Amino acid sequence: MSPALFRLPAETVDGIFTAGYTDQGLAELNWPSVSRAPSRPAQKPVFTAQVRSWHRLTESALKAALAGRGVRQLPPLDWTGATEFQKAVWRVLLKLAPGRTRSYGEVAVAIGRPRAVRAVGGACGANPIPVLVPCHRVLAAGRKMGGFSGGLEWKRRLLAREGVPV
DNA sequence: AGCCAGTCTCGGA
DNA sequence: TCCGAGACTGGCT
Repeated sequence: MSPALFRLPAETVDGIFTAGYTDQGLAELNWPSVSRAPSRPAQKPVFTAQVRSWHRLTESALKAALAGRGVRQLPPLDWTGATEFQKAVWRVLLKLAPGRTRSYGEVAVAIGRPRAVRAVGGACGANPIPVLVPCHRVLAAGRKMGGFSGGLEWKRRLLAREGVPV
């Protein structure tokens, strides 16, 4: 059994993201759904003080990131279940300041697997915490866009707000 | 075995 | 210069 996931909405100028927490920290961040599903909290779950405090960090970090600013503080991230390779990729991305980009190849070099370029793309696509783990700052060679699991419009928008010419 | 959010090379518009 | 095809890649399911 996977641990319980507590979901909380995070309202932003770009819509309502949904953050999911385990007892280890922030485990996932979901894009605002286009079809604003109202859907019913049959009974409102009770959140621990710890989850509420993590969620405050998530909300302010998200607000900053969406504005193209640096994130001051993140809640602990729960990467349970991810492979070492994926975590290595995501760790590299966390150190990338806003407005700075890397190519998939550069990320591959940074984790010591210079030829694992395609696998880096795969790891980015598997990123459960978009925006805060800035996979949008990874471009294809030649400063081309490459792909984005959240949709290329999001990638363009996020990069534009960080002042990256696209 | 097959699928990629890649990259490189080479050939033709 | 700008593509498309093909070869090659490494991690994941």
